[in-house]
Amino acid sequence: MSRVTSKDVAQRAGVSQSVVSAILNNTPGIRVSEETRQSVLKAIRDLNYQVDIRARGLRKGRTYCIAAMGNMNTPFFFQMLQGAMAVSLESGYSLQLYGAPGGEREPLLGWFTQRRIDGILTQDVTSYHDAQWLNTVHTHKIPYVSLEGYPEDDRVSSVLMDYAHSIEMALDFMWDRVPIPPVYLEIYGGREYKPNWGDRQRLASYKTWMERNGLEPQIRTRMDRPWAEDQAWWVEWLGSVRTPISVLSNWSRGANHLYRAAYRLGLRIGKDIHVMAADNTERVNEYLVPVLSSIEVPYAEMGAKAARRLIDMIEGKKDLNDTGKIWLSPRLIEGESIGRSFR
Amino acid sequence: MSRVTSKDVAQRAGVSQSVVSAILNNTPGIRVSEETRQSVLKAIRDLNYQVDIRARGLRKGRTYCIAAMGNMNTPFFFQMLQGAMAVSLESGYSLQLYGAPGGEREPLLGWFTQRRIDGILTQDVTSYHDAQWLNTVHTHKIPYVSLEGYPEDDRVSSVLMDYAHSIEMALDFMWDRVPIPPVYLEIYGGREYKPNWGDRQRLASYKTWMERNGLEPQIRTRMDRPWAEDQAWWVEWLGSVRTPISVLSNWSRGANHLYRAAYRLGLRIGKDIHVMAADNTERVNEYLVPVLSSIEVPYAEMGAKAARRLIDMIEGKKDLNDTGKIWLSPRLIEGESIGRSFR
DNA sequence: CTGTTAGCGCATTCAG
DNA sequence: CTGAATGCGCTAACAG
Repeated sequence: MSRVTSKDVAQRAGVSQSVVSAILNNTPGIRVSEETRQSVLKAIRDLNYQVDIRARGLRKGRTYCIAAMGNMNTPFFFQMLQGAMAVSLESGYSLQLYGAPGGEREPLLGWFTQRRIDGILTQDVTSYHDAQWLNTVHTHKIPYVSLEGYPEDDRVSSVLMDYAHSIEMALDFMWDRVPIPPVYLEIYGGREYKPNWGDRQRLASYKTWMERNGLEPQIRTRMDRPWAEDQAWWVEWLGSVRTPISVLSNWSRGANHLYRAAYRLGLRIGKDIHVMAADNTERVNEYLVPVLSSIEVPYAEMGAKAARRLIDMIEGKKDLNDTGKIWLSPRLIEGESIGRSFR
Repeated sequence: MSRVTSKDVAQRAGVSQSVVSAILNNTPGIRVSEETRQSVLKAIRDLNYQVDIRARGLRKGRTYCIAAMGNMNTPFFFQMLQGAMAVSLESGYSLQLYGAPGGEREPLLGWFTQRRIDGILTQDVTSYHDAQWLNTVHTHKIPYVSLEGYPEDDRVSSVLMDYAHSIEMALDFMWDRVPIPPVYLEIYGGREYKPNWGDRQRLASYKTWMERNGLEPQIRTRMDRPWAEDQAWWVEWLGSVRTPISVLSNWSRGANHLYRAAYRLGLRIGKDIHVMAADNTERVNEYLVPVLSSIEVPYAEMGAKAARRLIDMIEGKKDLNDTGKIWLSPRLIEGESIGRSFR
């Protein structure tokens, strides 16, 4: 491990430490003769000197480090990290991972204060809203940005996707390809049906779109269960329906179940069953046969935007209380699960 | 932000800083009266004091921080992070992410020295071997562990999977289910066929297994191309083969292509085409219809083992030059793509 | 304009 | 057994 300090550099260049520091940080209102400047730079090169960011941080009251918290079991957390990583790298920040085992916020605070992290980024579930955490953030004046959380609370900076728009995009696409009134398939997690903010946005958007096109909304709601447990229901439903049918599933898992049921029944996806997913959270759509068309939440881009905003807050370019929302648009992925027919 | 220091605690408890420090670290060979000890602990609670790990690190020459580098575009990097995160969390280390855009090692060194990171973990491709990086690691005496890299170089600690064994497991499973001599399908990346260490391990294992069972090895080798470009070849091959056929693909992508070709030809996976993948790198196998059977590389577990080893090296429990390999076994995931027939 | 000094928060000496 | 002093590497405020 390199043990070269600014003192060593100063000594070698025949100047004092402060000069080295000033040159490195090009401190405003300082003038060093070109000669000494060059000799210092040379010494730095010769000794292969690297500043110790910890020590700098200790002095400046900063860490140049942000923490990203999320659920380590969901692949979209990684997507977000991808975007956040790129931004923090180019801004000179390091990204610390914090994968809470159970998703509790409390330990994160301890982590934050002990490491003196400069700011926090969390990947939340849509409609996440924890008042206590919010309170903590405010009392500690922690620079904080949430991904997909606090959609209806303006006291938090969050990066959100326009779910309503995503549904419109999907329906427009489907309707253009297949002149069959789309059925909305809504899968939900948990024991009981408790639609969150994103769910409500999507459902409302579906209804609006259908009305605008003079069509009757058709909604099927079903709890998310493993295929093995629930296959009977799916096979029965799909077997009893008049094909061809066109389905928009709020979650790709629903579409996946349709694939399985169709396989059982000998029906063809993209011909007998036209189906589209309103997300690509599990990142498997392009591997399905045939490729599942979907609307993708741009997680990486969201992570990037969130990191950018966070760093702006940390560096004072953005006031901590100036907590607007950042909206992103969905992306349409065109597969083969929606066929083509001419009206 | 909490600005409570050990000085504040000392003041409140009516003792000096050193006592606080001693109690916190229970410094060996120190004896504090139970009374003062309790009052210090109380002061810590009252003030909600949290040690500043940076400052501690500055003093002790440690950061309590390890860096994980990998390719941010591959999902198995995330798998590895999952395991590494859990271990570092419980050991009091923080995990810094380093997603090199192009995968270059050089910037990582600068990062390492500037942040004074305690150790490095890299997710490498099988058979990765960069002599220059190795040299850097040694001259800087960096605690370092590679995942899947340097399989044949004992000067590096690496965590590896037993590929030979994985192929045996797969073939045993297939042969038990379907009495058709398995064809080995080898997909390769890059312009030309250049099998790496893992590839060679697998292929050799296939040949050995076939010979042991008195069967003739049948190998198909094909460059990895997008489906759209290469579908003609796949459809033609599968169309010309005598079904039922049993195929073991070194990479799940090959199996995925077979699914597509079968779909085109109206053949059934698990009946006309029995297929198995020797990996689950893209983590899509369970979503395919029907579920693709495979051998899974336990990336999370590997990440955990690697982090454990790294921390042992950092803390001196393991000598830096004592660089053995850590071997892990594959895991069999039983899907439906291999049917069942009785001999 | 340069060079000296103090201090960020801690752990570890060395005196008392 | 306890308290004051030193220094980790750096930057900011200060004196020359």
